Amino acid sequence: MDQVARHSHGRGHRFNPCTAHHLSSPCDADFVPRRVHKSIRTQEFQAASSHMSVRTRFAPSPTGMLHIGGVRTALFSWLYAKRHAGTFVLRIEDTDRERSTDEATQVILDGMEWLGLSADEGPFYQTRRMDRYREVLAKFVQDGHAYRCYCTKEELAEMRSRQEAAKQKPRYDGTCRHRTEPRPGVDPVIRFANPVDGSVIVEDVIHGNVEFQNTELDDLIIARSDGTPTYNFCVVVDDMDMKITHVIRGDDHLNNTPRQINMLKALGSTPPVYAHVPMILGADGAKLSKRHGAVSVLQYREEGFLPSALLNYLVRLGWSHGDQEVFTLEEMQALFDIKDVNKSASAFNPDKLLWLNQQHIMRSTPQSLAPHLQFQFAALGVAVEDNAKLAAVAKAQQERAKTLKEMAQNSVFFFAELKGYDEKAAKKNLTAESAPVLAAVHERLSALPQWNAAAIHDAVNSVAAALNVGLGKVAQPIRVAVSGTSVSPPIDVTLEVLGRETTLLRIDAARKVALAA
RNA sequence: GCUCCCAUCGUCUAGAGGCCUAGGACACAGCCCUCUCAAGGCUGGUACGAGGGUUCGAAUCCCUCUGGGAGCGCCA
Repeated sequence: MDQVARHSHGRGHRFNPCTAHHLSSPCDADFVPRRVHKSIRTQEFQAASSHMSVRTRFAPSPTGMLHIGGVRTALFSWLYAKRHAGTFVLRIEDTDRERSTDEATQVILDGMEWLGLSADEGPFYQTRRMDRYREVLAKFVQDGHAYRCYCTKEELAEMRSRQEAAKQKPRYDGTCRHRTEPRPGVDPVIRFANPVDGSVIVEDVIHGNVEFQNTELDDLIIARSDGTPTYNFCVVVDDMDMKITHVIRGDDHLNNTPRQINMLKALGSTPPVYAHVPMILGADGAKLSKRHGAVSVLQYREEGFLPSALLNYLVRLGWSHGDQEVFTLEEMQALFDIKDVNKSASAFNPDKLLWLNQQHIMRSTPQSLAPHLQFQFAALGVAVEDNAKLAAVAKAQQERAKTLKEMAQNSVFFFAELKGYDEKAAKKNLTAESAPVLAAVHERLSALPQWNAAAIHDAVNSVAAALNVGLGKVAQPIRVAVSGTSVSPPIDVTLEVLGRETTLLRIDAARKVALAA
């Protein structure tokens, strides 16, 4: 903590240093790995984290679209911070200026907002912290933890192919480690002088202790020849400066961790607790690609998913709580624990996401569904302002739609003129014999003193009884008449929401069509 | 190639040596309910990757193999 603090005063690029939370978190015991038998150092890192408040971070790079893989690690970090009354930090890792785009950054910001994963601090941008990185870089070189390397890209490439030919792991051989003179005409990079012997143990909450031999690690480049710092270095400086206590990220980073720990140690900082979560695979078990779910998270909003449903789906990937499948955000916050997360990768299952979305839609209040539905109608080119009617439609449809988009598509008839009838439905239900039924229904409904589902229900039933036909012979023609299709919510509810005027108009129009059939 | 990680139904998971002739969920099939579509209820099939150990006893512990993944970049 002292060392961390040392790097944190008096400079302009500081973060609101988490104002001395010295409260010890009672829940830190949760970070004891489940497979304790593997961990001999449990006591140590427990102690290391027990006297600081939890600070987690989500650190995406805006080089591609934020997709569900990223969202899940963000969710885990957010959930963990919430559970421990900690702080969730958002940091945009945009040091790769070539590939970073404003568009991707915007998707991250909008996506996080849509999902409700709000950051307690940030967003911070690495590109605005360059002075700080240069400062640490200079100190590193000065202290002998890093050195300038004058090897050219060509030489490096050659070294690499030599090593590959010899079936060795490609790595930098340390040529410039002891170079004392600059090499004219070459802009040097800066490399971290990794320890040459011993090993590093990554104490991972999910994986247990993972040991890496330092001989496997080479001297990585921490600053490019143009002086800009690279990812692994920035992460280290940022996590230290931002006092991150728990790093939760994809397990594709597990191999980077030992180097980061070495740098942290060189900086005199205590490494955070690590949790490397398994990755999400595509539905076919292959790497997640655009074909599966690797689309912008905002795509899910377009397709009519509720944020809570997407989050629910994601939290259940690699984590469970008994037999429970449906979780509210509050339940997730109360129950989720990073130490319970599985070690193995899981495949993305669109069907289950759909099912969960329906479950969440069913359990939502119609009022809360209204704005989402409005959004979907807008996408369909149907402008709807009537909030009460929107809620009424949502209520009528909420258990028969897997997505809000689907709900809107199936509900256009409530708000817009019919654009004709579904051919099959009309052929079957708008027939010569249904014309008199429709006429009778029209008559009954016009005479109804009260326009509500119960009264409509009785009226429809009485027509069926009077004509001595099954309810289906009455309800289906009405359904086609008012919705244009053979599918809708229960007919009484449908008519109530539609309103008497529209209902009668459409029934009469359909009766004429039936007559002509 | 080297290093590291992972391994229960098609998929997500439960399972920390006996409670497991392996439980739940999605999907699928059938039935029930029913004015359509749903929702809901009931029923059904399918899994411990292989081989060795340890043990009275292993899905659970150990080893090997196999399979999958990640990293090895002046990308993040």
